Order: sequence, then structure tokens, then C-alpha cells
Amino acid sequence: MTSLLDSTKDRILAAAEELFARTGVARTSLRAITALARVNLAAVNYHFGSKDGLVEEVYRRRLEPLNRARLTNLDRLEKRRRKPTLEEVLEAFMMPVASLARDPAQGGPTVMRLLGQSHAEAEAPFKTWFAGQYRRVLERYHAALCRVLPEIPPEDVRWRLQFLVGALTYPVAERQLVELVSGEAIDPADVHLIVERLLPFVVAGFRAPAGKPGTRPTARRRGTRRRLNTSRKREE
Amino acid sequence: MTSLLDSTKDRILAAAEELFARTGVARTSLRAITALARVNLAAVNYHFGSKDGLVEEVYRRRLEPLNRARLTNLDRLEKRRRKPTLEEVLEAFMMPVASLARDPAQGGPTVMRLLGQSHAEAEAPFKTWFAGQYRRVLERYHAALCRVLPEIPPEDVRWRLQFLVGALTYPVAERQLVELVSGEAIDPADVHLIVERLLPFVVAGFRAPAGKPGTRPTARRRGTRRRLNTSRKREE
DNA sequence: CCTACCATTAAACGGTTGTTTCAATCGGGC
DNA sequence: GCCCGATTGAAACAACCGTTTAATGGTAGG
Repeated sequence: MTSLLDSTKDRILAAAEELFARTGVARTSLRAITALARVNLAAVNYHFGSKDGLVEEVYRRRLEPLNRARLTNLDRLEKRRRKPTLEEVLEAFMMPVASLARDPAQGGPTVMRLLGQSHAEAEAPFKTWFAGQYRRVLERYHAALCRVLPEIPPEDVRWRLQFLVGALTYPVAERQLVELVSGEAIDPADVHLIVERLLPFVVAGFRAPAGKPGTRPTARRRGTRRRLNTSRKREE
Repeated sequence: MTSLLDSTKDRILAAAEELFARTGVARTSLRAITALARVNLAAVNYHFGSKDGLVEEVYRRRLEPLNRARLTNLDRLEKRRRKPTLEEVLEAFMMPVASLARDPAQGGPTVMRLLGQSHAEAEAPFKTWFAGQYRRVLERYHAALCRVLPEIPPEDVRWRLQFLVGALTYPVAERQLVELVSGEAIDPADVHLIVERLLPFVVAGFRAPAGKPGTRPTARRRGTRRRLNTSRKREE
């Protein structure tokens, strides 16, 4: 058995998480990880089998509690007698992200950049495993949202769920870029502020009447519609 | 001068774009690119100086027309006498993405995955260059949106613009994951359908009244609010 | 014809990658 | 005390990386 605190395994996980979040898996070498963790190089292969094994463990350690919290939150809402509101369902989905980011023991702000990176980690087996982690959660929330929004076609609800994931992941993960563009720095402890700002946005978005999926790509309801620039070379 | 069609330079750019979009820059070797382009390995360094030079050229080739189209679309809206609507402004921002994805000569569906990858490319100089490309566009749209939405605080408009970028980038780039989760395959030619579905969602989102940025993280307007699970270990 | 000059080629460079090997060390149970 | 499995350590492995060099082919201009 490994000791409970600061074992080699834990130090490797912590260092790998930090570096994966900062520069991505592909750009992080095992030597950089073991140097930061002050651990022998071979320890990674000994404890995790391979670099891929380490990657999966790093992500699993954070994704599993996150998605479990989302599921238990939804369980709790549905076990009540009162029908949950749209806002409650969406908050149940989004809040665990803020909780992770706020708790240093659960990864702190670093874990958000890690999740942001994950979408770009193109290893095929990783992607399927990653999608498997999400499928159950998204399916259950899809059902719950359809129940709360009976007037929105289920197909549209599914898409809007994807929009939510994108809107939630991107600004939280790409803080660097957000800061550069907005000029305003974000306190790492205030990730939950992002969630609070995002919540009314997506609540309204989900409630919006679903536009007909264009019978014709160009034609629309409005009578006259000027054709928009489709990024041609130059045209002055 | 290089020949106009299928020059070595063009073949390298096309192959690099394809592979960058599929597996990311870091995981794509110059040898894989030159093999796919059926070109000598040294040709990359000859024509682009270095791998970084190639990367920047691949992205610049797509980002510049995209953001130029967004700016000219906004110019056109603001040059009219009638005040533009929120929907028009947002469509002016989003449509060029669909146009790129629909036109094979402009990169086709591949370019979307490329843009999705870009957020994860953590090279510092690349990030600053990338943010510079976006800053002007986001600043101008931020001003235009503030004009259309005078009741929303500018700070919230800025955040919602970030949410829009996230919601636009993620599902379009992560088609692989989206398909796995939803089970429904997306016709590459139908990226514009994503935009059409996203438009009513974000229009409603932008119009939503801005929630007060929580005076207290836990307290909220509603009288009684059950504390949500913050992803603890396990608790049955 | 010869000479620049641009483009392409094959080959090699030094460095880094993930992984493996094998010896050294540690910590309890018979 | 001794042994055995678990862990750590230093070193080397082959493979791959981006880049450079030197030689080549092709072609337009004097």
C-alpha cells in the first residue's frame, strides 16, 4: 500500500495535472513531470504503466467526481415532490464545475484548464473513454430538460445542451485568452462568478422558441434579407 | 513566383491544415505533413522557415478572412440608416463561420476543427498573436452589442460574447464527441444548421436580464435553497 | 553558352521522446 | 535474522523530432 500523504503516485498526479493543464498532454514530457514531482523518471511507467495510463488517471480523478456530483444533484431534484424548474436543473449541471474550481483539494482552478485542454486531446481511445464518461450525464440531463421544456423539440434540447457545455468550458478554460481580450483579470477563486453570469444566459437560451431548422439555407422568415459577406478575398 | 495551382507550398498548407485539425499541432510531425503532401521534408523549412512559421501561416490563412468578413458585415449593418437588431448583429458574427465550413476552397468543414484546436495550442507567442487577431473583432462587436442592448451592463455583454464564442466553437469543432454523445451524425455540409440552431439560443441569452454578480456566493434571491452537492467522494 | 537564382532532393545532425533494464534499497512477516 | 515482494534509482535503449547541409535539376536573363 502507498502511504496516505504525498506518496510518489500522488506527487506524479499533481505535477502531471499542473503541466497538462498549462501546456497540454502532447507538449508535456515525462521528464518535465518527474522533475516537477521530484521523482524518478521510471516511476511513471512503474505506477501507471505508460504515459497514456497516467493521462487517463489524471483525467479520471477529476471527471468522475464531477459527473457523479451532477448525477446526484439531478437525483435530488427529481426525488422532491415539487417539479424542478429549468433554472434548478441547469444549476445542478453547472455548479459542480465551480465547486471543483473553488476547492484546492479537488484540483482548484487548475482543473478547469485541464478540462478545457481535454477537448483538444485527440488520442482516439481517450476520446471514446471521455465521451463515455459524458454520455450518461448528458442523456439524463437531456431527459430532465425535455421534461421541463415540453414545448422544445428534444433534438433542439440536445443541441442546446452542447451549446451549454461549450459556453461553460471555453471561458473557464481559456482564461488566458479571455483576459487578453477583455483586459480584465479573473480571480481564480471566482470561477463560480462565471457560472452565475452564465446561468441567466443559458436559462433564457433554453427557453427560446426553437427556430425551424431552415427549410432553405438562404431563405428566412423575414421578407427581405441582405446576403451577408461570406469572407471573400477582398472587395473594396 | 510559384505556380498558381497545387504548388508545393499549397500542398504543404493543405496537408498541415488537415493534420493539425485532426490531431493538433503538437502531435503532428513535419514528416507526417510532408508525406501526406508528397513533398520533401526540407520543403517546410525552406518555404516557411520553421514549423512555427507553418503553423502561423496555416491559421492566418483562415482566421484573417473570417474576421475580415465579420468586420465588413458589421460595417454594412452600421452603415444602414435603420438601427441594426440584436439578431442581425449576432448573425453577422456567426455566419462567416458557416460560410467557411461550407466552402471547400476556404477549408471546408476541416477548418472548424482547426479553430477548435487553436484554443488548446498553448504556445505563448501563438496565443498572443491569436488574441490580437480576435481583439479588434470582439471589441467592435462588444460596442455594437452594447448599443443594441443598452439595458445590459457592458461587462455582462463582454461575458456573453465569450459564452457565444464558446458555444459556437465547441460543438462545431468537437463533432466527434457530439456525435458520440448524441448518436446523430452531422453532415459536414450542414455546419450552417448549427449556426441556425445557435442563433435563437444566443439571441435570447443576450436579452436576458443580467443577474446581480452574487453579493454572496451561497445566498440567493429565492428564500430557501438547498445546498447542491459539491462533488464529494461518496455519500450513500 | 554560361551564369545566377529558385526549387527540390537525399542524407545526416544533435536533441528529445517514451520505455525498458537491472541493480540497489526499503519494510514487514515467517 | 532472513527473505521476498514492492519501490526507487541510474543508465541505456531505439525511435522520432525539427532543422541543416550539400548536391542537384530547371529555367530565365545577359
